[in-house]
Amino acid sequence: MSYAEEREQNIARNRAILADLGINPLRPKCEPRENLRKKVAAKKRKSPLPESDELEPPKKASRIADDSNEQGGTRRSSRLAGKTVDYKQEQDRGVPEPMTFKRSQKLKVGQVKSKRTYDPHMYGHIPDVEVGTWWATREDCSNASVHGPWVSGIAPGPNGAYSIALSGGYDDDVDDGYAFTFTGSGGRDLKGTKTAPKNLRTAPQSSDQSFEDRNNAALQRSVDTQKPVRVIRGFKGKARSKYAPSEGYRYDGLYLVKKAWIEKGLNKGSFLVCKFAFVRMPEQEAIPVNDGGDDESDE
DNA sequence: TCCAGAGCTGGT
DNA sequence: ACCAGCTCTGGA
Repeated sequence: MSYAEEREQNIARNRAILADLGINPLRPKCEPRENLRKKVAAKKRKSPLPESDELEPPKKASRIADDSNEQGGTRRSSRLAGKTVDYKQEQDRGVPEPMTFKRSQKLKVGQVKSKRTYDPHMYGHIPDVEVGTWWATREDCSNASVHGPWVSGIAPGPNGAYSIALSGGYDDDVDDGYAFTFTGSGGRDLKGTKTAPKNLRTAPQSSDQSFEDRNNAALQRSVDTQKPVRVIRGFKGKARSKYAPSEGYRYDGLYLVKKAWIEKGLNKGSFLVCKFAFVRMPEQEAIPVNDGGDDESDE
């Protein structure tokens, strides 16, 4: 069977799984309401120029309150300007944990205080971070406490994963916005060979994934505990998902992991992968759609 | 476009 | 101390 055929098959199967879980009232609430895409200053990630203190977030992205004085109820994004939301009523946001630093306590020269206000090791929303908040890099997102790891897609916790990052790294994952499938971690050789050692952060699949992997195990626990998982979508997903932001990373709110299973992955060698089905929790902002308009119209 | 090498988090 | 991780940047 060709790669394309196999991919179609996997996607169809994943879609069926999502549809199976789709017997929920969430869908209408999470349907995209409008096409919000605006032209973005292209390719401006992490400019080396210290000048650009206002590194421009695309469209209606609401920036995290880097300057405190944000009062808890008022939407800041232009799209939602003026609206007020009773956050207390929205979701169990967990207990806000003021940062207590361990290793990240090591401050750089010239750095006055830690970059995080809250500990990312909590379930639910991070206080004061609105759904839809956008960051240029994973580092920024990490500093906002929404998803701690800079590289890893999964932030594991004792009662399930705290957060995950959707970066479109797997060809057969399906993203319907209100629900999606997600592939676990592991099964990659990041070191290269003895003779040709590498120092990679990602690499092609070269062995089976399993639930032994602590990240995958955490997501499996999420199925049992039904703890909310924070989800961020990254620009790399735009090749296959219209819900991915055109640039940077965006907080898309809380999801539940409804199912965990293992299947033959869509990779060279047909190594096994861990798969997870996510469904969005109700009462949240609609996820904006990326019409894929300008930049590199792949596909 | 590819490749190498790096910083950082978070767990063991 | 060591290692894994859906990153990022710079240079060929």
